[in-house]
Order: sequence, then structure tokens, then C-alpha cells
Amino acid sequence: MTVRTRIAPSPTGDPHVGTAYIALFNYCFAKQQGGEFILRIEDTDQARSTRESEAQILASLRWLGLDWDEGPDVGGPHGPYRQSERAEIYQAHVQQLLDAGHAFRCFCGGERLAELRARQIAEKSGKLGYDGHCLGLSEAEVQAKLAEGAAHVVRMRVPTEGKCVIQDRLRGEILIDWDQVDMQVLLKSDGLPTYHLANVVDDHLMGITHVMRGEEWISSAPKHLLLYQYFGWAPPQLAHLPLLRNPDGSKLSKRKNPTSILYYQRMGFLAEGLLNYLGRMGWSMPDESEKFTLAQMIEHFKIDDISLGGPIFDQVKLGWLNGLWIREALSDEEIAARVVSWALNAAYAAPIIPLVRQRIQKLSDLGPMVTHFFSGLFDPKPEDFAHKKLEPQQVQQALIFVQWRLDGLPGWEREAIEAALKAVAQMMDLKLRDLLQPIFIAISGQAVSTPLYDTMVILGRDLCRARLRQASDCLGVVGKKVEKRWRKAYEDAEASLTTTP
RNA sequence: GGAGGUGUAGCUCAGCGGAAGAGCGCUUGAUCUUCAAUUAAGUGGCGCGGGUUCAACUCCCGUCACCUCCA
Repeated sequence: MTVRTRIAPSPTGDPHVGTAYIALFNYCFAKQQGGEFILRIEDTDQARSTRESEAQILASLRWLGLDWDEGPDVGGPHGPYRQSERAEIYQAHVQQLLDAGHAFRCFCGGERLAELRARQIAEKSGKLGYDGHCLGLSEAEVQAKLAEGAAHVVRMRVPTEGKCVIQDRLRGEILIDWDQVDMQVLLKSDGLPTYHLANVVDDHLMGITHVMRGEEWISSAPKHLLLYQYFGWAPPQLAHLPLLRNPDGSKLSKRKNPTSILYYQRMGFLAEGLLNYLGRMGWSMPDESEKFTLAQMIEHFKIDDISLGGPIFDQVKLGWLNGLWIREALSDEEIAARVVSWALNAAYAAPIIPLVRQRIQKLSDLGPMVTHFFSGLFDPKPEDFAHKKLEPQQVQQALIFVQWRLDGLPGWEREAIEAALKAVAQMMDLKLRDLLQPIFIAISGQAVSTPLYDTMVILGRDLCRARLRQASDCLGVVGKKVEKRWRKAYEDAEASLTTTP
């Protein structure tokens, strides 16, 4: 049997290094076994999925050199490869489960479910989740409700006792009590599937033989296994990889560590270096060598050698490794070519020019004016943020409020950034120019620079976030109590914003 | 609250029943106009408490910490 693995990202934001990490291991395993690697887009969350995000994810994975044999852009015999285009397939499968009595229609409204949850929490029974209320409906009752056109979802039946045995390739047997497993919604009221249903159906129909995914999915594995059983399908082999971590050990998150592949591109990391580093997360070469190519990793990779401790995504070591690639793997000509494709090209420079043309007399004036477009992080000092009107604490608060507000933006467009900053000025009752002054310095590294909003768009979200964080960090540690107070003030101010437009 | 997972140097990873290893980081020396790079050396560890064993980082039990999911 041909090994087939997949990566199944949700197109709901910037391409994530965690996606690339999981993709890399799936890719290596498949290629080493002479198998195939498939890319599938999990866009069942219609509200948050965008085509831009999907395009960025595809481009980022390609940039890293992780190419797929089948996918939404290249097609393949098991398409379509976008879940939003497979709705009928899921509906047909759900019908199959309904007919067999493995699933049931549930008419419970949000109100009843909220009440149920409140009661369960109050009872502290340790058992949360759907209580099986609609399981008791007779066929006639169901038909009557359907005839009225009552909104409903389809849930899966779950055994009430016993244990589910999960065979994990890396962890051996994992036992989970069935009473820990919720009667998962399979089909939402809008007729679209949930992740769990779509994932199982697609993995089967696409012939996926090995599912390597993040360990956050361990607890939902029983549902998946049960679905395979209901459908009468052989489940794929499961392997749950450890999650990438922040330096503090928590799950990698953009608040604490840049997570976007676009950030690492903008910082000027080499695809080879980043990919190599991701390959060192939870795994190492038999001879412990640090630097290796994708081809070398495929050659030596052994799935069972993956270690299960959560690897910390360490910027310092990534930097060292990337430096090794620049120094040892590339000729001067090649480095020059990389620099050009990185940023010294018309595509990157074009949007910068309108920002500087009024401010230069000769081309050489450009250098100091645009350094922030060709730099990574600065080393800001508290005195850089000395403010005519504001106390250092206020400046720090402003920097943090801006980070919070920007993190709430769904996209990263000029108008949205501008509106966010204006909103913060209003929230803090500051003049826009007083608010913007420290933001300027944080983003551009200097007081005199290119227009802020356009600059932020060009630099990208994660780099801006990282620079703002550096700035607020350099002004001192914010205590837990102060942060809590600020958070409260922020939320109150934000709430009053929306009521007084 | 419940369930699951993980715990080897500051970090990433080896070792997995018989005298603790590598790379990064950090410190110091060499090289060098400076820095970087390079090079040499140093630094430092088996979460804890029981048990099994002649012998345990390695096996078993408990405990603690951290992480994830239910949310």
C-alpha cells in the first residue's frame, strides 16, 4: 500500500510555522516511504476562511520546498481538495450515519445548551457536554419538527461506558473513557460539516494512510476512530507530534513569539535554514548533525525517533543555524541573489518609493530613511521613548493598547490599521499625534521616518507586533496587577467605543 | 473540575540496566585594525520519593511541575 500523508491547514490567517512543522514531518515520512503528500484546505469555518490566507499558505509551503502531489491548485484524483467544495459528500455520509442509527438529529437551541452547561458546571460533576436530550425523540417527532423546518444539527452517538483504545505510533496505547467524549456535532445547522466529520471522511476518501498531527488532537481521536468504525473503514495510523512551544513552554502563540512564516521571510531567514530548524523540533539526525537538507532529512528520518517533549522554538538557535546556511551553503553570488529576491527588488521597493519621494534630494538620502524596511528588530532604549506630554508608564500603556487593538484586527490593511490607532487614541483620550509618536519610534526605530500606516502594511503584521513588543518591553516589566488593570481599562474603553460611534 | 500527554545541562536533541554525550548559549584564550566569522578550552544535567536489581537516567509505583484538550 502506498503511504499517503497530508497537511490540512485552515486558511484563517497568516501561514503558521506550526503548519510548516507538521507538514515537514508528514512530507518526509511520505517521501521516504516512496509515498505521496497531499494538501487539503480545511475551510469549513466559512466566516474566518479567506482565499488570501489560502494563497499565502500555499506560497509559504512552496517557498520552504514542501511541495504536494495533490492539492487544490494542482488537482488530483481525489478532489476537490477544498472542504467548502465537498458539502454534498459530507451530507451523503451523514445521511448514511443517520440511516444506520449512528447519528441523530438534535433540535436543541442555544438557550437550552447554555442552561445545560451552566448546570453541569454548577454540579461540578466533571462531566460536560451534550446530555443526549434529542436521542429520546421518536421518529414521528423528528419528522414533525423537520416538517416545520426547525433548525437542527446532526450529532454522533457515543458509547456511554467503556474505554476507547487509541493506537498511537509514537505513544503506544492511549486509553480514554467514552464518557469523556462528547456527542459531537457532525453537521452544523447550515448544512456544513464540522472539522471532525470532514476530517475523517476526507482522510478516508483521499486514501490517507498515516495521520501525523499535533498532540492537541489526542483527546478528539476517540471521535475520529468511532467515525471510522461507524463507516466501516480502516482508520489510518495515528501519530501525535509534540506542539511547538514559546520560550516559556506554552503552546507557540503570536503574542509571545512570531509565528507567521511571512515574518521569517521578512526577517531574511533562508527557506533552507527555517526548514532545517523545524526539522530539529522533536527530531535529530542519527549522527546528531545540526545542519541538513530536506533530502538528507528524508533519507535518515525515522518516525519512531521523534521525541515527545514539547520543543521550544528558539529564535537564537534559529538565527545561528540560518547563519550557518548563509556562510557555508551559499556562494557570494548566491547570497547576492538571495538579497535581491528578499528585498532589493522592484516588487518590494515600489510601494516604499511613494513614501520617500518628497523627502529626498538625491538617491543617497534614501539609505537612512528606509533602513527600517530592510532591518529586523531594533534595540530600543527607554530614552528613545521620552515624550513631551506623556509619562513613561502612559507611553508603555499606549504601546500595549495598540498591540491589543491591532491583534484584534482580522486583516492587515491600511484603513484598518489607521482606524485601530485612532480608536486607541480615543480610548486613552489622547491626541492622535501624541499616541503616534512612540508608535512611530517603535515601528521605524527613529522619530523621523516614513508615514506610519503605509510602513506598517509593508512591514507586515508579525514584524510590527515584534517591534511594538520590544518597545513596550524595554520600558520595563508590567506587573500582573498592572496588566490586569490595564486589560480592564482597555476592555471598558473598547466597549464604550462601540456604543458611541 | 475532568481526561490525556510530557519531564536528560539555560535551549534543542542523543543515550535507555553496567563509570552522563553533541550543538547552541554563556565565560576565557588564539586569530584580527575593530566587529563578525573561524579555532581551542571552560561552564553546566538525568523533576522528587519509593520499589525491582549485584547494578537504574534507563523498568515498576507514587508524587510534583509543565503542556494540551473538554472550553
